[in-house]
Amino acid sequence: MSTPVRTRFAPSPTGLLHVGGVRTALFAWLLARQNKGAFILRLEDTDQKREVSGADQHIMDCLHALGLEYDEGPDNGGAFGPYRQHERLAIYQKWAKQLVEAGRAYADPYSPAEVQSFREAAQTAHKPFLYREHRPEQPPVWDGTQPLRFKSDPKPYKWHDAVMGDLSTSPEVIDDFVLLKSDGYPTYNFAHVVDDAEMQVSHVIRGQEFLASQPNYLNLYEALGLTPPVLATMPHILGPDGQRKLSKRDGAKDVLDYIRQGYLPEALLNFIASLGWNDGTEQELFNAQQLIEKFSLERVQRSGARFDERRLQWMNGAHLREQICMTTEEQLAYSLGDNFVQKNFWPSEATADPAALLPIFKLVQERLKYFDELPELTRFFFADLPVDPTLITEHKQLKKLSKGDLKTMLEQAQATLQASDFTNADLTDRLNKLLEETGQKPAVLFSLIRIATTQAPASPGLAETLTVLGKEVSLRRLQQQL
RNA sequence: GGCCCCUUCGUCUAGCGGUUUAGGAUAUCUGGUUCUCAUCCAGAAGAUCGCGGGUUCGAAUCCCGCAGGGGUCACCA
Repeated sequence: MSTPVRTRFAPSPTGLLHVGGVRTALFAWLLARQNKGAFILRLEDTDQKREVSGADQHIMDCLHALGLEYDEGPDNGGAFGPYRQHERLAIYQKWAKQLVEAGRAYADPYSPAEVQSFREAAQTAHKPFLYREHRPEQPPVWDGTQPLRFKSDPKPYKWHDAVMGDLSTSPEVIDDFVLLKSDGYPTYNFAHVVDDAEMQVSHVIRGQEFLASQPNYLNLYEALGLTPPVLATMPHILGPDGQRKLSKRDGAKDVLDYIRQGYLPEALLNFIASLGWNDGTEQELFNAQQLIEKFSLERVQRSGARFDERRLQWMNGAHLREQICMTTEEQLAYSLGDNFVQKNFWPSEATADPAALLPIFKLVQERLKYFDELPELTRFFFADLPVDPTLITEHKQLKKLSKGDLKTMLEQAQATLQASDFTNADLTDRLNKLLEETGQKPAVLFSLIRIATTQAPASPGLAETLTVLGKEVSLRRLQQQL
C-alpha cells in the first residue's frame, strides 16, 4: 500500500490571492481529491512585517468561493494542527535544537550590515553570494537572539520533479541559509520542510520561484533524516505582455473579483487548469469532477502561460450554456443570489420572484458571458425604458421609411397583438401572418416591433420576448412608441 | 555575473523519429440560422515549429552550440 496522498496549499497572508496562487491550490486539491487523500490549507505567516490584516480570511474566502474545500486548515482544524505557522513556533524550536545538537546548525555571529557587505562584495565581483564562504570557525553558542543558520553539506543533486522532469545541480548552489530568524520565527525555507514532514504531506506543489532553492531543501531533508515528498514545480502565469509574472499592473484582478463579476467557480477552475494543463485530447471544457478524474502532474506544461481574459469569457459562457438544461429555480437562486458574495446580479428594477425570473434567464442565458452583464441584457423586461428615437433613425432598414409608414405598421402590429393570447405559438403564428399581410420583410417589421417593445439595442427573439413581456406591457409600449 | 528553467498560429495548446501539405480551441473576418445581440452551423485567414549546426533514408520530435525570455543568488515567501 502506498502512502496516502496529502497535499497542501501554503500561501503567506501578505495580500490578495491571484490566479497563479489559485492554480497551485487547484492542482493540489485535484490531486488530493483524485486519490481520496487530504487537502490542507496552511498559512505561512512567519513574516510579521509583510503580513496584511484580513489576507488570511481573504484566502479562505477565495478557496470556499471556488469550491476548493480543504480538509484541514486554520478555521476547521485537523489532526496535524495548528495550521498557522506563528502558532507552531515551539515545533520549529524543537527541530532546530535537534540540528544544533547534531552539529548541523550554528549561530550567525555577524551583524546584518556585515552580511550585507559580504553580499555586496560578491555582487561587485559578479559572483553569487554564498554565506558559507564566511562560515565562522568558532561560532558562538546559540542563545536564540542570533539567526540560526543551517550548516550545509554542499554536494551535487539529481532529483525528479513531477512537472519539470529530471533536474540536477552542482554543489555551488547550496548554502548556509537561515533557519530561525533573530526574532525567533522560522524562515520559509525551514518552516515548510518541518511542517510538510509533521503534517505528512506527500506532494509539494509550488511555483518555480522555489526551484533554485530546491537543492538546499534536499540538503536539509538529508540533515533531518527525512525522505523528501514528491516535488512538483509549476511554471508562472504571465501577464498579457508575456514578459513577467501576472500582477496588479496588468489589470489582474484577484479571484474574488471574478466571482463578484459573476463568473462561475467551475468555469474559473476550468480556465485556470487549462493554463498549462490538458488531458491530451481535444476536450477543452471540463467540469470539476472531470478535472479530478483526468488531472495528472505529468501533463502539466513546463512553460509559462499568458492570462487571456477573452478566453476566460468564452469558457464561462460555454459553462453557462452547458447548465441550460439543469437550470431550475433553486439553481438560479443559488447562482445568482446565494453565492457567497451575496450579490444579486439582476437589475435594480427586477422582481425578486424566482418563478418570474426563470423564463427571462432562460432567454438571455445563451448571450451571457458572465452575470454582471445581466442588467443591460434584461432591464427592459422589468421597466419601460424611455423611447429612444435613434434606434429607428439609425436602423439601416427602418431609417429609409417615412413616419407615416412606420405609424401604419405599428398600428397593424397593435391590432394583431390585441387579438393574441400571447402564447409563444400564437404570437409566432400571428406575426408570420402579419408579415404576409403587410408584405414587409422581417428585417423591417420585426425590427420595428422589437424596438418599440424593448427600446433596447439587442434582445432575444421577438416572439419569445413578447411572450415573457405579456400582453399588457407589450401593447402599452407599442402605444408609447406611437 | 554564476546557477537553473523555458521557447509550436495573436493567445491557450496537440505533437513524444515517418500516418503532418503541423491538429484543436480561442480571438479576428465572411456566409447561413424569418429581426437585433448572442448561440449554433459552414468557411477563410493565421505557425518558415526561436536561430545555427549535427545524428538519421527521414526531425517540431534525438544531440551540441547560440540567442531570447523567465527564475534565483534575503533574518521574503
